[in-house]
Amino acid sequence: MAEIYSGGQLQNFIDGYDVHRSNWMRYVNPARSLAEQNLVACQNGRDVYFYTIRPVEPKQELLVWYSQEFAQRLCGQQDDAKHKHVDDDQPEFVKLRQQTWLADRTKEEVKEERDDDGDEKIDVEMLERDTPPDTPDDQIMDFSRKVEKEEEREGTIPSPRPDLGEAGLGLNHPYEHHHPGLPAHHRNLPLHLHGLYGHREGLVSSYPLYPPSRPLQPAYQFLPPYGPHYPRLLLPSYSPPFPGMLPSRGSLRYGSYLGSDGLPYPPVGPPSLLPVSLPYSPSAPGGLKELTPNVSPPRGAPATPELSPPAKPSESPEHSPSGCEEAMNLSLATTKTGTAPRNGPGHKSLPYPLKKQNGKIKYECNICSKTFGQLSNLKVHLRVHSGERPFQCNLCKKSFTQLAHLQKHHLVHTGEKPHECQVCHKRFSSTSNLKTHLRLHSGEKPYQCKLCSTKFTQYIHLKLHRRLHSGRDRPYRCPLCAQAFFHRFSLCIHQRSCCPAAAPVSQHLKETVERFDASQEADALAETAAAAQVAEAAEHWLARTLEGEGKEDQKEATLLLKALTAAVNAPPPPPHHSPPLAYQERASVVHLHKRVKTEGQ
DNA sequence: CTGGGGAAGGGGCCC
DNA sequence: CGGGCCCCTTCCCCA
Repeated sequence: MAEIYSGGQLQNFIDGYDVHRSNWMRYVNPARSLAEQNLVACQNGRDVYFYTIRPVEPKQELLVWYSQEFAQRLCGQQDDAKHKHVDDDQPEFVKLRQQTWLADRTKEEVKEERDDDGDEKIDVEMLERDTPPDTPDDQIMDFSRKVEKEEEREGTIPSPRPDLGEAGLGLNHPYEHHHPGLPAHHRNLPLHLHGLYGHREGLVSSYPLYPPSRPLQPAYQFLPPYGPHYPRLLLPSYSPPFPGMLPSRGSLRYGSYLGSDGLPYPPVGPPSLLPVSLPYSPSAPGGLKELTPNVSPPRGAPATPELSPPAKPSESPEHSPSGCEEAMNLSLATTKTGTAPRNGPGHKSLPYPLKKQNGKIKYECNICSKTFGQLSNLKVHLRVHSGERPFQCNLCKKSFTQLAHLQKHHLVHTGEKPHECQVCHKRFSSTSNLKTHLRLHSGEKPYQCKLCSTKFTQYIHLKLHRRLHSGRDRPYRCPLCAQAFFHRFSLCIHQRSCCPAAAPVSQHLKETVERFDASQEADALAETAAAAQVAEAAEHWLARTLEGEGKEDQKEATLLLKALTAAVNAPPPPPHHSPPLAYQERASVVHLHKRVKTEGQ
């Protein structure tokens, strides 16, 4: 059970006891070591989320531990008083205690701490969960002891940031307590958390979004340092790095990704804490504002600024001289420690690997390997991976990756439609939509169904139409490639000539057979038609459909006829999982009805 | 259910 | 580097 506190008051709790009213998250056990951990728990608004930090294989148990932010706030609770001047600014404050830690402490201690909670704090407390039978409570208890023993063996409590030591962790910086380095009070951490954060990789692995074999060096490199002007009130209390992958409430539609406060993800502070006005930059007369970057953190990057703070002047000399540099090249900082793999699989020394294609330098995205001719294009592209959306609409708080998108979006609010159709004088907000509209006047229908030749003005309409040709009504399925056909002889042709599972085939020929299968000529044939009749029907169909087509199509037609000839001498293969005859007839009737309707139009 | 039209968002290229 | 523009895609609604 997770209890969620706000202002020292229990707001609500998430109870996973009842299997009928809880979801899969109730079965997730705590990780006993960093090595086996594959989930991180975090809080978004007043909900608790898990996200993966490494690929989870089938049958692999989901094992969770808490995000560093949680733990940091957790261990920082005893310093809450000292940090009060900072915490007062926080719209939300999260602390999390775990049962394994509580086991070593008295309930009175816990109660005192809870009483010490300041206003506007939310506690998430894991209590007495209904641990599945395969993970008895005593095993959880062993967890902390085990880590303790491991650390005793190591002799020291490892520092997560040996390069930092405890320098720069004073209290005079407004963001100090957000530093990812373990604060001075880190020794108050539960021992198993020492294990977690003592692991050098732990600094990254609390938030890595890619397997270690593919180190991320993404958008943080572009992030400017946080400055005193940083709009703290816009900081999310926590932003999971996969905005689009947030568990939804109810449906998976866009609207369900709204935060608990009803605002689009990423969550921002309570509306009352937002600046009354978010003035758009003067350069954007439309009233557009660019957020200070990293309001939504890059994927794989710390989710909140407190986890990727600026380096401070007081930091040790070997550290980056500026916060900018630290933010800009985390991979370098990692390498410096000497504990991270320097040249692990997928490691690339350059932030932007350069490639030469046709004599031109290309910048390659180290996440998806897409290349770009201009570095700036790559930088914009990287927002796709990082989730960074620096341009926020001040009216609806929706944010965008590009200013142009925000500008276009702003027309939604103003109602402005700058693009006019010269034919009917209807107006549109975007050129794209006008262009689509113009097809109505020109009669252009660029999207054609390959099976029935129906044309559409919009791609989505073709896509929807294709469902009509889906295999659900096709009783004859190829056992090798699972392609389905309306007609038995079409399956014969397919198996003899163009089954991709049997041999590499021409895509065009494959489609030609599909089209023939869906043709009125094929429909007119009896399923038991002789091969010669099938060949004749195909010839008729080819003559009709390929009229005026190029040589390539004629070539394919010849191939199809050859395939038909080959099918003449081959015993027709039995349909895979052939349905009962009644079903076949019904499907055929339905199919024919549809086709007659379509082709009659 | 299907086709059709519009609204809006997102990615990328070019200047 | 930023802005403009284009293309593509998806969603929504209606007939």
